Amino acid sequence: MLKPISRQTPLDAPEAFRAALRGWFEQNGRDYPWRRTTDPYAVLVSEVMLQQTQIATVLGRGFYTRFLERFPDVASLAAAEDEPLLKAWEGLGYYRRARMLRESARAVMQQHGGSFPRDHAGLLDLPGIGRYTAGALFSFAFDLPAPLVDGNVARVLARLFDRADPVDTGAMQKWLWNTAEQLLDREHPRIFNSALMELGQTHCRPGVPDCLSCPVSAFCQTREPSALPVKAKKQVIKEIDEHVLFVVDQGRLLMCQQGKGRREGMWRLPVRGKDEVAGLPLLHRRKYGITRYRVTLHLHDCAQGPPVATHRAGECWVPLPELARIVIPPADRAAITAVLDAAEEIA
DNA sequence: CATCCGTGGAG
DNA sequence: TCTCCAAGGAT
Repeated sequence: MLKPISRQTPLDAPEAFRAALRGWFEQNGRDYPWRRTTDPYAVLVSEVMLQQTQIATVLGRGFYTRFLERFPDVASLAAAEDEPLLKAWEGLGYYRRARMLRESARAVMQQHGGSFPRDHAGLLDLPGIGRYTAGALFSFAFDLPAPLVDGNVARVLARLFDRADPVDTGAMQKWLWNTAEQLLDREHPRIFNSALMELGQTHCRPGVPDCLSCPVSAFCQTREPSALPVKAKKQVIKEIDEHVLFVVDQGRLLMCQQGKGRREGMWRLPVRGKDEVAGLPLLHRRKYGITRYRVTLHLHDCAQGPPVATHRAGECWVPLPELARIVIPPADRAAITAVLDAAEEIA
C-alpha cells in the first residue's frame, strides 16, 4: 500500500511543523511519572532506565517508582551500597547503567555541590550520560534547547525526509543530529523533544506505521514508511551451552558471586565445563539470550557428588531464604525457582 | 568504528 | 518459535 508524498519537508515550513507536532502532543501526550517532575535527578533516573529498555518494562514492573522510593535524591544514591543498588536494578539488564548512575550522583555531590549542572557540557561530562541523555535531561528537566536523537527520532526523521541511508553509520548519525537541531522548537524544547519521541512510539512506530492519523503526515516524504529506517549491521547470534551445578546442602544453595566484568557483583549458579558435569543428571534446562549469545542453560544435579571439594573462587553457600535478598540474573533465578518449586511439590 | 553490555514485549 | 529491537554509552 502506497502512502502519498508530501510536497514540503518539515524544514521547508519549520514553524508549521512545530505547531502541528506541539498541538498534537498537547492534546494526546501521555502522562508518564517523569513528565510530572522537573527534578533533574528524577528525570535522569528515568532516562537511564529507559536506555534500550521499553517504557512498559520500566513502568509496568515498577522499577522507576521503586528506585525513587529507595533512593529518593542524589545524596541517597551517591551513598548507595552495591547490593541494594543492584537489587533495585535486578531484571532491568545492562547493570553497568546502575553503577554509572551512582557515579553521576557522586559527581554531582562532589563536583557540583549537590545540584545538577545547568549547562549541556556539564551534563555530558557526567558518567553514563551521552549525547542523547544530556539532551533529554537538558530539555526535559530544564526546558532548555538541546536536540536529541534516539531510536524513535531516528525512525521519524528517516521517514519524514525519506532517508534510506543506514542509521548505524557515522554520516547518517551526523545528518540525524544536525536535522534534529535544525528542527528543534527552541521556544518549547521540552514539548518538542517529548512529542518527536512519542510520535515514534504511537503513529510512526516500527514496522507498519499509522500514517492516516499522523499529525505531521503533511510533511512526510516517504512512500514506503515500513521500509525505514534502514539498518546496515544485522547481529549474528551465537549459540552456546552453559552448564551449572545445582547443589543444596542443609538448606543452603551453592552460589558464585561474579567478579570483574559481566554481571559483576551478582550471584549465579556455579558454572562448570561440559566435561566436568559429564554423568551428572540433568535437573532443568532453559534458554535465554544475552547480548549476541543464545544460551542454553543446563542445571546439573550434584546431590551424589562431592560439592565442597569443587568450590572455586567466589563460590559459597547461600541459605535458601537469602536468595530473595541477593542479586541474581533472571535466567538463573527462574531456573532456581523452577527446580525448588518442583522439589517442593514432590515433598 | 566495532563490540560489548540484558531483558522482555511484540509481530 | 523466531526475529527484531527498545528513551544508548563506554571502551
